[in-house]
Amino acid sequence: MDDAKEKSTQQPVDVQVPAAVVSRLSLYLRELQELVRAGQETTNSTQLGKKLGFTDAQVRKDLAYFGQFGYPGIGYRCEELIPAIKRILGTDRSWPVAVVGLGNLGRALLGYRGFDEQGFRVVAAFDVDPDQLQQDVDSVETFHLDRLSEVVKEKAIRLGIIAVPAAAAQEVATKLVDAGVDGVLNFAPVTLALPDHVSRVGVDLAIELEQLSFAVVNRPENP
Amino acid sequence: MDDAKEKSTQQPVDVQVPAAVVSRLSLYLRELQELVRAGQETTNSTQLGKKLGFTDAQVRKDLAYFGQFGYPGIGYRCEELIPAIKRILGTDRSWPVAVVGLGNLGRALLGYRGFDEQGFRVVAAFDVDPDQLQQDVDSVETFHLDRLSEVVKEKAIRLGIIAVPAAAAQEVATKLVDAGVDGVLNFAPVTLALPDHVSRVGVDLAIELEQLSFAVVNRPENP
DNA sequence: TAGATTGTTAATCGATTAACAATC
DNA sequence: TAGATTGTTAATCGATTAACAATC
Repeated sequence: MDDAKEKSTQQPVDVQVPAAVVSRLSLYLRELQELVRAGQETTNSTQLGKKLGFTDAQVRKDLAYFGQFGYPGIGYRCEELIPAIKRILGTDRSWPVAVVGLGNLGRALLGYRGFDEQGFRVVAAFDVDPDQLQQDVDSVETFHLDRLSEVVKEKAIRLGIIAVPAAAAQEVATKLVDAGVDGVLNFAPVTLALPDHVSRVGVDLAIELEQLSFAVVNRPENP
Repeated sequence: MDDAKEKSTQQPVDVQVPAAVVSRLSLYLRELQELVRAGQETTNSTQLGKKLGFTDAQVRKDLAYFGQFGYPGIGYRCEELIPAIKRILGTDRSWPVAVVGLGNLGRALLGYRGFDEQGFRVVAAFDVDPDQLQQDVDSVETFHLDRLSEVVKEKAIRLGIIAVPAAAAQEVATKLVDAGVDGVLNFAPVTLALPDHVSRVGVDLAIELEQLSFAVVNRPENP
């Protein structure tokens, strides 16, 4: 407001940012990365909004929470906005991540290429079944759950992914938190009770399908 | 309003229900199912809200979109509310579902127990790689993508899950829609361009971790 | 009956959209 | 310069919360 030339505000934000804004930020990042792959150098709020189904005003407002990234008359330079959003999301670094649970889903996550591309490195996987711990999976080292705390500390892991059956999820979550993890991504279909200082994101695969089924059943015309 | 004794309003809703309400509905359902497993017969808006981090008023308001399910002075009877919510979500039936993509994630989805438990049956899986089509996977029949339309019709599939690489996702989505599918659950990290009448839910695993990383980095005290 | 808890209305809060001066 | 598009303020819209009469 004083120094209009100052671009981007770096690091954590003081005003409380709505979760909806943060999730759109990730979508903007994804689109920008695709635009770069398509060879586009600049974009603007109208184009970005159209691709994602948002208004241009919303795109500009969302970005304005974090600083000034655009150029009036031009739009946004992809190669500038991408690192800016990464910095905001905290993915301008590479986060070491632990996966707990070596069932089908856990194994799929160990092999998921998208994580590395976006700043996450699965560096350890845990299970309680010795049969699952015979060798590395997708070149990720595997450990017995008993060694969680030790390995989390050694590898400076701050994020944990829970891919165990529902019945085990709370116990695993508690162990992750006791081990010092700051955030958990939970794929088990249960609500975790955890201290407030731990960040949580939940993905319930069946719930995603339920949302789809509701949308299909409640479509304008067509019960 | 006239007939106060009339419980539940059955079938599709006339007023446009916010997406946030629908996703909370799924959470209520999940909690209710857990309460039943724990032997609890009734619950109330305060208990439900506390477990999920919502106010009691919100729980009541959400349910009130769809009818009257509770008993003043008592609360909600789990065994009554569960089927009521299922009817609203459209999961009072079993939906045949197709999974496209037999990579790690697709295979994990074929084996996912949670789907059946919530009213979804994966009845066909597709890929373009003949090596992946040698035999059934988790007792789900596999087909070449070329046979998508044929199989979708034959098995009356209305929901499709996209678990292919980003580069193939749009093409697969279009094929699903052409085959007559009404909704798609997309795990590929791309925004799909599809006709408006097709319902969409997107899950981007890297984005989920980004949301977590943002939360961790922007926690009150601790940059 | 007294106590508990609903469904619903009104009040508050927050998020989205529209509009436009600033500016590249 | 004229045209395009930003950042931001004000107006609108929608969702959440508080409060309470109705009622089990």
